[in-house]
Amino acid sequence: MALTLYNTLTRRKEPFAPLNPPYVGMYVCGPTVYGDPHLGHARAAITFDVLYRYLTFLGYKVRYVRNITDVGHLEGDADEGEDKVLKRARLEKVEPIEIAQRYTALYHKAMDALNVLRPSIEPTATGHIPQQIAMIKQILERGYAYEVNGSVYLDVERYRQDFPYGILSGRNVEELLAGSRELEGQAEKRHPWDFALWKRAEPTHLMQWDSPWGRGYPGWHIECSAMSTHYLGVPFDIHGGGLDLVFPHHEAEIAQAHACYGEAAQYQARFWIHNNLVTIEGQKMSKSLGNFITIEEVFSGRHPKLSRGYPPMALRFLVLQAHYRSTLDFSEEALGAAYRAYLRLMNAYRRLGKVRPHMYSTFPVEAWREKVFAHLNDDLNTAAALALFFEQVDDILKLYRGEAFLTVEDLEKLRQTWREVLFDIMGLLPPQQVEWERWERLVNTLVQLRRQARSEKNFPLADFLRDELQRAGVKLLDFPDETLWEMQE
RNA sequence: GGCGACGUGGCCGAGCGGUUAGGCACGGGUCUGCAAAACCCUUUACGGGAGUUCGAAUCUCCCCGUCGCCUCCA
Repeated sequence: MALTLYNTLTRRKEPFAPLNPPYVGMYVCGPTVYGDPHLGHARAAITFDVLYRYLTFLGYKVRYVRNITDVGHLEGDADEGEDKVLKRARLEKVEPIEIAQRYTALYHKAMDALNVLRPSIEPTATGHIPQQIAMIKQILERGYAYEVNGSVYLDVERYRQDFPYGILSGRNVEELLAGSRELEGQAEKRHPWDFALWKRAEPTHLMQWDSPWGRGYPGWHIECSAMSTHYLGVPFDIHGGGLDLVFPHHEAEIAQAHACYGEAAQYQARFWIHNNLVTIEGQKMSKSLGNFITIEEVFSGRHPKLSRGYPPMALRFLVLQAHYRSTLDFSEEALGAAYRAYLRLMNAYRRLGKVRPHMYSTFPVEAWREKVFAHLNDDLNTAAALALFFEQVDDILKLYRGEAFLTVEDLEKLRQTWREVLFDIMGLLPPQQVEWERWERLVNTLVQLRRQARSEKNFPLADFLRDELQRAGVKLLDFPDETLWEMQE
């Protein structure tokens, strides 16, 4: 059974096949680095991290490009207003690049903690101005754009004569026109829905470059078209991003690619994949609503909605427990539940490592493994795949206690599946236990001591040891013949 | 207004025509020095209405409600 993915372009699940096997080109819209990374960044990054990991696991040679936007997107409506990076720089009285560097570093730090792999290439918009200018020149030469006072706009009306516009987001220009507002500062544009490829810069503008049209800076969609096609060619296999980027950003990218490369661009990418958003109490998380939560706040617990901090894997697990195309409603209750569920799985994995093989198997490992991968292949349904692992937890205790059995081969296959799916593909990490081996020996000693105390009916001592272990995050499981233990926090 | 998504048991969340999803939390029992764990049991949902079907949470239609996009946003 092959991997199928939901393609926003066709609104269907389609079997995935690379254009040039075994190579896969994947481009994902990364963050605009002007603020702290938040839950939305985490979800998007984790979603495409899993896709990247899975494609790699399947044997594809993946070139994964995820950009850093450090210039271009404007604050507020239409074409006026201020670049967000610039605004932040002005407010903090530092160079724009300092803002970009600082928040890029914070983004990397958060992603590393969440065990999100770095992309193969992480290009910045400011580092690819020549590529953007070249693309704009090509679009002008082909007649799909016009220049006004040092700014260049994509001529959507002209473009529509040769290509459909609005396929990805399922809308047509007439509707857009009906819904669009007449805004200040649009006098330069021939039509309200035209969008800027290049903007003339005032002398005081902090970031500006030379161009054939004078000093200026790039429009807010061209960077992704330029960088993705520069590194991956046109068309490439997969373009990803958050659902909120479908329109206008990705629609504009498709238009730019067609305008530059013609029919050959074929919608720029074969698969357009979008992760759904994170909501807070049913509402979209956004700065304007004042309800956004940063990744660091989840880790530290320093947020009004949180009573304590949670480790990175709690957040990663929460994301994995929902399908990426569903909205994910965030709450401390959900996060805490995810964390406990994650620990339960990790304890079972640790115990699985100590199971001894038997002459025969009482459990169909291969069939189970196939079900797991069937879920992953079904548009990356990590939630359903994880459910199958939970169904294993009780069985693993039985295996460990000699109430169920597996042959050497089946046992290895089971362990392999846990490793591959949980760690390699889903990108989970075992709990951050300090020096696990020594810790384990120490705990075992205390557990033995308690067993002895109990056998001598020295219950005060036995309970003291149990309580102290509990406080250290060690939960005891008493069986008549032995005492097992597992980590809680 | 246009486009789109969704409404599942206390909470989170799979589900794509027919066997218990799963997680978290809760109750009862067995067990236990007391607990926890384990085991057993209880709980058994699908916004409302109509329709298709032998059979629908799953398909169709209508209604109600929530949310997203149409402006920067993952």
